[in-house]
Amino acid sequence: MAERTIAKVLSANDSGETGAHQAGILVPRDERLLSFFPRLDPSRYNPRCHLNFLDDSGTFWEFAFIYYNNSLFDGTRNEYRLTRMTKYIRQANLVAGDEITLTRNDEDRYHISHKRKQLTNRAKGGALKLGTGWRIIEI
DNA sequence: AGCCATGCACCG
DNA sequence: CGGTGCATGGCT
Repeated sequence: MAERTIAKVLSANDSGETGAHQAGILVPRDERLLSFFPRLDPSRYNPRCHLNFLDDSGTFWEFAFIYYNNSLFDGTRNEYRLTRMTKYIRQANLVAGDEITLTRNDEDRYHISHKRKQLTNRAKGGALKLGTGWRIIEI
């Protein structure tokens, strides 16, 4: 299998600028994105797995990929999240608009890096329209 | 659907 | 006891 890369532009909540302490970014239920991550069993309640990401400086960061799926049981939640990223985001000094890039090797090794915000997506009124932020670099 | 927000458990 | 992450509610 070829190497795969996905990327997400961080929202204010993702970077922690909103004061949130949920420390997790949302992963849309898109097959291209979900297939990047390990498969989580939908028949389980809030299944998760932890992933070790290597950054450009050779440091390992353990993130958690969680499927909050209580809507399949007794609740209303149905979304995937990548959590436990606060330390990485801090050491990299990331803010909303910056982009993180996630890569997976043939050997299921994960790598993370980041780019500074690009100035191209400013909407009128000064508000920043970020959309979902996710994109797929390579399949 | 995606982002914002938060009470509480846990842990240093 | 303050910071962190979980789980989930709320708002747009």
